[in-house]
Parts: sequence; structure tokens; C-alpha cells
Amino acid sequence: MGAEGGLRERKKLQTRAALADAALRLALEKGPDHVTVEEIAEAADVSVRTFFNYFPHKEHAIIGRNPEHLERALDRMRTAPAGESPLTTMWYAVQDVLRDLESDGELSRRGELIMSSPTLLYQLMLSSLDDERQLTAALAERMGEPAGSTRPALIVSAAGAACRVAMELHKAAPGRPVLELVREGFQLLAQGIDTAFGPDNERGSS
Amino acid sequence: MGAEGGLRERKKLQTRAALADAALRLALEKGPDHVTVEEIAEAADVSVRTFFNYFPHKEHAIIGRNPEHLERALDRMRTAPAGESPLTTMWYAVQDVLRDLESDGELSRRGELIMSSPTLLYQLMLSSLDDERQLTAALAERMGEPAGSTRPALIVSAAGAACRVAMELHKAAPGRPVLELVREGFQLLAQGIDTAFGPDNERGSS
DNA sequence: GAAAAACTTGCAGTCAGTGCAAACTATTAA
DNA sequence: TTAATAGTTTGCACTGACTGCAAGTTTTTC
Repeated sequence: MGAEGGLRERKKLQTRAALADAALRLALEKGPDHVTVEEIAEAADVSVRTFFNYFPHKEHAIIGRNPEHLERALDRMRTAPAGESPLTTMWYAVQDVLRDLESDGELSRRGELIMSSPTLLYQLMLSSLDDERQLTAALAERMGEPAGSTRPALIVSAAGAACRVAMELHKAAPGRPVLELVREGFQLLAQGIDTAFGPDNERGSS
Repeated sequence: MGAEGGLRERKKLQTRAALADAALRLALEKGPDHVTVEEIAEAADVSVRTFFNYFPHKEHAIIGRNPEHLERALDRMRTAPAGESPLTTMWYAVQDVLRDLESDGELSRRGELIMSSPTLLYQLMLSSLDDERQLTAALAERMGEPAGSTRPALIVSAAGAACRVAMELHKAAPGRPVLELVREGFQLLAQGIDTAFGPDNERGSS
């Protein structure tokens, strides 16, 4: 029946999914701060201790990140066509992930939940930190830049900022789709966010 | 002796400072994850309960943010000369804060500590979230942009990204001062981080 | 079918963080 | 100075997150 992996592995995936689902459902129902791990574990029919074998925190389960997304993004970076500009590469990677989330109908449900809870949001940002490091490394290599250079790091980090801003704006005014907002952000970043920037030319006096 | 405020107020400031100092010292000594609130409270000669009257979390005490910094930054936004470009305004605000931290010798000690501990870093980012909202609102108003527009939000958020990247790079290679790295980041953001960006022009086939 | 490896669970324990009520201390008014 | 008042500190009891350890179970492997 099971296509790949033994029974053991399938069961693990099942448990993980059950926990993540229960976590999201309960968080949406009761508000993320009013769910206890005990409830989540109970809903997924495992012990509390087992919950912590799968997730390091409650928040991690609620956020329910898909590890595959980072993998796919890294892959895209590495296999990008030679002439493609770095932000463009980044754009395709982001687009890919967002599309995937959207197709689940997850993007709105989960996204809104996350944006509305500081605890969740910072937990997400925290897990992004690690991603950003990996993405930066991959991008730097692709660009042929040395490890300590600013541009690749800033591209990755600013792209993250654009995504967050997009989600925030989307939450405030759901009219415009997230993807479009992200795209606008990328556009701005690409062309220059403030072409009149010039700290030393403007200070007339004093 | 006390210039302003009654004895009560002075005492509060004193206690707060004592707690923040103890928190930073102990965190540097033992690593941020191995300090307990009990130790901090003990070192500052107050009860654990009192600690929580001053700070919502352990991390908050370690980070020891100066609320004045946000105030000054907001002020700078509001009183910026009419012709000044938004990122430039942002730059002066950031510069102001960094200089202040540097003059204490705090920037390296605390900064490195923060960058090396995910818990601290995300706690810092969390408190930045709130700042970002306020700064965005102030900047949007200054720019005469409507509330939901992307540019001011992105400017603030990307500036934050630039600061984080600068600190990270500085930690990896302490040769270049943070301020210079931040400046480089701002420069890149201003001119355009990737002028060759163009998702739709590049995909030849498929 | 038995030994080995992986997974689950309960239990005991540490630590963070909160609400409450009592004790204490600065401030204010008389 | 004193008495009322308002703000602060503290202890206590409690919930809940999270960890290590030592059984138990279940899957895998031979």
C-alpha cells in the first residue's frame, strides 16, 4: 500500500501531520496563546512527551513549516540559468513557495494567524534566520561573491522583508493578493528604494 | 541631589538599571541560556517577582533596550527637512542610535551577544516589529503616502534588514565597523539592489 | 521468532511567567 | 507630626513549557 518507506516512516509522517493539523486548528479556534500542548497532543492522540519529540515548541507545530520549501528554494538557486540576476532567482524561489502555500488555502489561514500573533511571527522569523543564512550562502556562491560580502546577504534579507511587508499589507487590505504585493516590493528593491538617497549632499548647515 | 522626580522614581530607575546590568553581565558570563531569572534578581537584590514587574521576559532585560532611541528616531522622522529623501531620514535615525550604542561600548558587547543567541535575536526582532510599525506610520505621513502603500513600509523594513546584515557581517569579520557596513547596505538599497531584475524578460522558453 | 533499533510514554524535575493578597514605603493632606 | 493614600515589593500558589531518564512497545532485521 504505502508507496515508499516502511510502516515506521509513514506513521511518523502521519503523527507529525496530525500534530500540526491539530495545532493549527486549535490555534485558529481558541487563539494561539490559549492552546496548550496538552490539548494538541490529546487531539492528535499522542502523549505530551511525544509532541516534544516532534516539535521543539508549540509555535513550531502551529507554523507547521514545510522543510521541503527551503530545499526547493536552495535547489532553484543552485540550478538557476547563468544569466539570471540574483533577485530574479530569489523571486522565482519565493513565488514557488507562495504558490504552494496558496494552493493549500493555507496562505491566508495560517498567514493571517501568524501575522496577528507576535509570538508566532517572531518564531517564524527565527526559523527564517537559519534559512536566510543558507540562502545567502547559496546565492553568494552563485554570484561568485566572497563569503563576507554585503550584496547577497542583503538581497536575501531584503527579500524576506518584502515578504513580511507584503503579508502585513495584505492583512490590512486583503484586496490585493500577496503575490502581487511581494512582486511590487521586489520591483522597488530592484530599482532602488530611494534613488534620492544621499546623506552627505543634503545637510545644508549646522 | 536627585535632579528630577521624587525618591520613588529614582529608585525605580535604579532598580531597572541594576536588573538590566546584572542580566547583561550574567548573560555574558554564563551564556544567555544558562542564566536564570532567579540569579538576575538575586544579583540585583530584589525578588524574582519584582523582576517581572520590570521586564516581561528574561531576554528583555538582557537586551536592555533604551526606549529613548525609538522616541528620538520618531522625532527625527517628524522634523526632517522637507527636501530630505526618506531613506536619508532613516539613515540619520539609525546612525544616531548606533552612535549612541557605540559610545557606551555597548554595541559590540551586547550586539555580539545578541547575534550569537537566537533567543535574544528573535526577541530583539520582536520588539523591532512594533518599532517598525510606528516608524512606518511616521515615515508614510512624512512622505504624504497613504497608509497601505508599500514604499514606506519597505523602506523601514529593509533598513532593519540592512542593520541586521551589517551586524552579522561585522560579527564574522570585525574589521569593518558596523556603521560603515550599514551605510553600504543603505547605499545598495537606495540605488537598487539588483538593477537587472526582470522576471518576465528572462525566461526564454517553457 | 528472537535480537536490535527506533519510537512512545510516564515521571520527576527545572524554569518561566501570572494573579493575588499581604506587607512595606514614599507621598500627600491635615 | 500624624494619618490616610497610593504605589511598590514580596511571598505563595499555580499553570504551562520543556528536558532527561528509564521503562515499555513496536517495527525492522536477520
